[in-house]
Amino acid sequence: MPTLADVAALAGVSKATASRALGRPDLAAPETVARVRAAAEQLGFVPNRAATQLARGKTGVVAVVVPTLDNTFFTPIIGGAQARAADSGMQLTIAVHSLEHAAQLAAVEQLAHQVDGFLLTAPRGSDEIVRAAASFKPTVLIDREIEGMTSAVADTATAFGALVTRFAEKGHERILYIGGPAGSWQDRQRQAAIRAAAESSGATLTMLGPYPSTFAAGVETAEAVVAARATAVVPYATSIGLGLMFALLSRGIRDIVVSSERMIVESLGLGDVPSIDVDGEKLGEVAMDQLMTLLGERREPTPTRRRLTVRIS
Amino acid sequence: MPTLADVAALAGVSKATASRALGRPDLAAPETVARVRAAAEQLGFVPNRAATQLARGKTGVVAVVVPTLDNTFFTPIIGGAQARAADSGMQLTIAVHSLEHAAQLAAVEQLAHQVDGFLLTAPRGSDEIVRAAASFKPTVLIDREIEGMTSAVADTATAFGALVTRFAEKGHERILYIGGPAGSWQDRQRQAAIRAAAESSGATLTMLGPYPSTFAAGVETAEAVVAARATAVVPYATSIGLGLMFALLSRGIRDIVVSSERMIVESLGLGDVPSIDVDGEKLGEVAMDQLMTLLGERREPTPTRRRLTVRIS
DNA sequence: ACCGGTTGTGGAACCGGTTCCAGGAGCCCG
DNA sequence: CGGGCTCCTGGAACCGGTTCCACAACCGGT
Repeated sequence: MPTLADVAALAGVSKATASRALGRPDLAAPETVARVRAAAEQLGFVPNRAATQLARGKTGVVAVVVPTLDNTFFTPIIGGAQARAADSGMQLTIAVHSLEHAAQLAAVEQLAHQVDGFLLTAPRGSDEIVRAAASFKPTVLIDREIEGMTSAVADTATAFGALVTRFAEKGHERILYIGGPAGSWQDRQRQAAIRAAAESSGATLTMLGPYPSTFAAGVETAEAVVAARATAVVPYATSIGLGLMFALLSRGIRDIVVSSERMIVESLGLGDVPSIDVDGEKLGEVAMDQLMTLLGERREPTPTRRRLTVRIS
Repeated sequence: MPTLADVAALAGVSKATASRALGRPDLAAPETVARVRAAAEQLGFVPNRAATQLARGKTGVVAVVVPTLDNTFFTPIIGGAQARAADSGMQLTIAVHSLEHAAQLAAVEQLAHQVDGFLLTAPRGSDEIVRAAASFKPTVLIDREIEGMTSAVADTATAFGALVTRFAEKGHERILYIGGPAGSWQDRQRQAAIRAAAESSGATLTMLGPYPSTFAAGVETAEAVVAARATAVVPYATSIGLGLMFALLSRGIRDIVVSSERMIVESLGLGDVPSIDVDGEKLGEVAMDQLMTLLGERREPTPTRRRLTVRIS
């Protein structure tokens, strides 16, 4: 493995100059920069990460904290964040923690020593816990908003409200919402938006829940959905919706419409079923961009909130 | 942030001794170890990762390479690997690369400089590409076997064969297999096992495919499945099976049995539908254990192959 | 011809651990 | 009682970059 010293020797300059030529080309003579770059190229020089980190006092790593990897809501976020991180020469590590209980804070604190910042998804735990988790390092909160914290959210609440309105416009009079996990921040937002939409469109609204975001939970809800005599259902999560659709079909019930995500509706050829389209990758990218900004700033930065609009169709 | 020097000072020993007391307690006097540990505890000392890495010439990071994060087959593997990595104080980074084309090798090579080893999933690309990707650092191949490489696989081929046998025993005479992505190693194994099972049980076998492992692809297959007049279907992936089951139910078809994974079958209450149960987390754990062994060994280690049996029910 | 200012460079310290090596203390043995 | 061991320990070198600081060369302006 060639080192910076090797490059410097080949280029006929000092280590200091070589370092500057590669890292801050504006501080070196153009001709020198060219020579050093050529030398680095020729030797196949790749800077030693650990050395750079040690000298700079930064780790070059950011951690994304997710409650689980089984939920397809989070994985695209990770993918987007990963892509952006790679673009900036950063590494992304994954930590699986629900942050529901204070005990799990310890794990995050432990990790805090090894990273420059956090992308935090915390769908459930209390604001206090999330604040505590964010207190160690610069942190961007994903898919949740807390006063005073930088965050990136997909504005599903508005989209869910629109779904209800759409259903009402199509003549549905009894609409049912299947709530997500207990304590979910997004669930609270959606409930509020859905209530408002139902009220202003005059539809009768039934609320079910809480349910975990799983296929099995969706299957479970079928009975209650039928009992409620609703004609349109808005489920909290795709997995719940799928389970429900499945259970309904198994019973031969075909006159209850369940909203879903666009991809599902499309592949099933259910052209006119209302659907939402959350761009999880974009969410991850945006959050990573925000984190980069935080990491680049000198003093206490002002928290920024990004809201991605969610298309419905 | 307290450093080792602080700990050493508080304990009244030298940096060297402090380092040994914490890292190789057998090399220091028990009484000294206790004192240093107490000092470290008191100061809340956490070793600087970059410094350790630099001194030792290791990164303490392993990368898990997966083709996508959208497939629920891979995410539990990542989870399992992550857990084991954390136990050993290692970090896990995720790289998303299909390794199908030689160009993507460059990305892996780039990453190779920043990690100690790889966990490689490469469901598709050629053996040559995979070998090349593994040539940079110690590597454990996951869910695929290649001559001369250390690997951990879930023995789904045998399980798929057993599914076919099971179907045949139940009286199904026309069984259909929906093949996975073109070039998939696992698909080849499964096809072979399924063919053998069908032959020995006298069932007629129809092979479809290739198809990508998506819900949409499953929906697509419905027509062909019906046309084949099969009564039992074994789909390559859970997502394909779900899509198919959905499409069949939508058409009111209920007399075609589709095997699936246990969790699906259970939550749908389809008690007697044959199912498999792949423990992805275990797979990730086993692979990480193998990698740790590789990393610990001096000379060229002998490749080991682990095969996890897959339960069917 | 002389001076203040910019520009580019090299030497050396530094980041925070790990490890080699030499040496002192204490032990058993003949 | 002295030689040879083992057991611990501290000093110092080292990993491979980054950056502070001093200094030399060169610029245009008086």
